[in-house]
Amino acid sequence: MNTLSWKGNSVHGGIRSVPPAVGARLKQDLRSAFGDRLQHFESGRQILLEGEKSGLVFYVTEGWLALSKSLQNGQTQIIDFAIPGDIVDPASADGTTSAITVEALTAGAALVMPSEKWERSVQGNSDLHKTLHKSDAAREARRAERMLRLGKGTAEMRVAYALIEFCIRLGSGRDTDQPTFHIPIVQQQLGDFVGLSSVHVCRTMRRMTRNNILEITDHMDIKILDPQGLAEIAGVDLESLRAEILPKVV
Amino acid sequence: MNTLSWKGNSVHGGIRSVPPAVGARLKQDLRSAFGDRLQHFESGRQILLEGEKSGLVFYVTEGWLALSKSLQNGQTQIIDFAIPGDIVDPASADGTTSAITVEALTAGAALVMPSEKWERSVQGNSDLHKTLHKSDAAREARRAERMLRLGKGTAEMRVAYALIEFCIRLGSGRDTDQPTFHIPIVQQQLGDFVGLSSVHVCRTMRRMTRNNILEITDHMDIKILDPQGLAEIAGVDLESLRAEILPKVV
DNA sequence: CGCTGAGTTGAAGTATTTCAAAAGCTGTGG
DNA sequence: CCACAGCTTTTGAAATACTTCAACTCAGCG
Repeated sequence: MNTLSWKGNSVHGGIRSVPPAVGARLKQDLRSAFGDRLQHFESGRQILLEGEKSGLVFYVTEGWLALSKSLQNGQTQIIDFAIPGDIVDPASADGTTSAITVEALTAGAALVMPSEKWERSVQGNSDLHKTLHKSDAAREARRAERMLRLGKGTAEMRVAYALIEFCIRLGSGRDTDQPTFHIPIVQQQLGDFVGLSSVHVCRTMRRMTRNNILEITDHMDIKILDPQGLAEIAGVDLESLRAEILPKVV
Repeated sequence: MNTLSWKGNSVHGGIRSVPPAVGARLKQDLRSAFGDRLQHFESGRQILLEGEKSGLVFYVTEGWLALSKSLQNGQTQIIDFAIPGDIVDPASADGTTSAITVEALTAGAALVMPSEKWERSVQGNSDLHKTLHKSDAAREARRAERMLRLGKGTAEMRVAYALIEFCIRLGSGRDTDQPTFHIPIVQQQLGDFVGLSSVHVCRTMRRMTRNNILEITDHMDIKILDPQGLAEIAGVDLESLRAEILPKVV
């Protein structure tokens, strides 16, 4: 069995994820556009399989989803994570077949809607349309940043970038200079995200903790001790990256 | 200088690319939506730089574009290619800063439009909106396939997949069982696309030609001698992949 | 004819994987 | 409360895939 789930990640103590990456008014727009077909899911639940017919669109209100694809040999690549505020439209070019597997990493919930109805809503609501466009752009931008590092970056750079991306998307550390957040995944899954074996993820992160760049406790409770150092390893400028991958709150 | 261009690729003899990946009626829709601000470009021209402000959207009518990103050390990753019929919206989450560098690989032309006007057109035209949605889904799907292989695939698999993707997008070989097409890039650029050094791209492709899977002549005139074999190396099913990454012609 | 850029090949170096084993945590049942 | 099972993390050692460096060939072009 090649599931992405991990047992102890339902409600995790310590650091909690800060809410949506999208603005509050938008959130209202989206909620009303979606109606209120709220689907709850428990941790580890496979919501959709690569290649499966579906025709549904999801608006995540709570919890984390992993969007992944696998090779025949079972190797899995996590294409992206969806967190509260994100829209997941798994359709491929034919409009109904899912291009990806969607799995819940934590318990949570999502508003669900047939993609046709969703498209009509977007078409009919100019604000919603603009919002969606920005959130699409943000998603593309962060995936492009990751592709760059997947193709040309070292292990250190990939892990550092991934952590910074999490930090920015979760909205952590705008107040403090040592951001702190939790990600509900194990090293194996982080490896599936950045294209490394879990062993190498471990070594890479240990090196960073030994160099006082990170502090990792419990299970992936992360404190970035040296954001500037981490950004250098990742090869990013924190402020520009934030503008690039974080949809502006309207 | 770290340009993507290659000298001899303006108008290439031999095999020619078959036109758009998108339907004919759609093409009309798009052309009229865009108006007729047609911009020509010569091979090698940098059309847009990563991080630059722009706020423009492009509809490619002729020629190839490379969309890329670079690390500080100069290493470049090609995120995608744009071919006739493709829409390029380089904006990142802030709406105006370009997330990518856009460079012309051949001479060609594109219809250009301010993104705001473009958004309004889409908003006001339901057919166009649907079309765009499918073409977005196709783009996402093919990038996800590539990310999977970038993260978890071998060199052989990455190269094989890239070639199959080109073949499908160019619409080659629907009639014959040994598809034939030309790609206007050198091995270095193919390496920047699949995350390998040019040397390793060379070795990998030579192995494939020696095994009678491919035949490569001139400069990247490619004939797939054994599509089934190539598909196995790439780890794809040709028909499903076509449905996944090729927007259906309406 | 000599130059330039692309492709090819070999040899050495390196980053990362794989294999294997042990240590740490968490929850469970006796 | 302890022992045990199951999973994650950690570490070492060997194997491997890919890169880098360097040299050479080849084709097109002034």
